[in-house]
Amino acid sequence: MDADGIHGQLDTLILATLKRGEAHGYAIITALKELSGDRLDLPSGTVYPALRRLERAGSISGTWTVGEGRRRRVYALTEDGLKALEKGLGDWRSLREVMGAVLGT
Amino acid sequence: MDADGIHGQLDTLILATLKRGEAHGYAIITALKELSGDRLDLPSGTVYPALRRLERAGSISGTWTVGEGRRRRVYALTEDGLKALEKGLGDWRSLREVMGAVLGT
DNA sequence: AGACTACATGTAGTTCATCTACATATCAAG
DNA sequence: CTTGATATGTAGATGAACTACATGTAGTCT
Repeated sequence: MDADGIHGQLDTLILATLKRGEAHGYAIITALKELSGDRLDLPSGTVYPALRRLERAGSISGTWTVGEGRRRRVYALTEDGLKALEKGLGDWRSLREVMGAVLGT
Repeated sequence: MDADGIHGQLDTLILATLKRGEAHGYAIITALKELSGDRLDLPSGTVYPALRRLERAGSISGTWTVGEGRRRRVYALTEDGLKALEKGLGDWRSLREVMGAVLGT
């Protein structure tokens, strides 16, 4: 599944991943792939811009580190990010309820 | 909730509504509002283009009628539309599973 | 009779989250 | 030395959504 299939939920998924612990971009992509049982396969061209958006919005904060000689930008949830995650979970719950009501599932 | 909140699911919702019985555009908008417990409130500028797309794709067929002196375009599911609905339901199921796996809900 | 709302159909231009295609850099494996 | 994995991205294109507005007809209220 690509991000188009989860349109609008990517931010929530990223925030939920960071709730588990701080991570750098590439690790977030890998975590989402693994947590979803290899169903999500998001390109970096989708995820890195989303990380930038979330950082600009104040939901996450990033710091540069070096791991095995490679630059890494490690991200962590902020207080605002926790709130954004709660809102995202609420939005997802609403979507599920609306879809359930109309589709009868 | 607007269609942005259900991005990508609008077609499936329309097809599911037409599975209940043929309907004209305005009635589809009303049905979605009622079935969702007033949570969906879709503008005609979103729904009418979606109906055109589905008709062009062969998923629904439309005919002009006159009801109470007003023109109505009444839509019905086609065989292709039933298949598209099944696929949409499968996509929705996948999304739910992926979100559940990552969010733990 | 006129204003307003509901019932009907739309279209145009804008927005922006996604895509694909690439780019650069460094380490590990063969 | 080459290739793949691990890292970071950006640019331009796409298309499903939005808002704003248009036209037309019937019903309701003053």
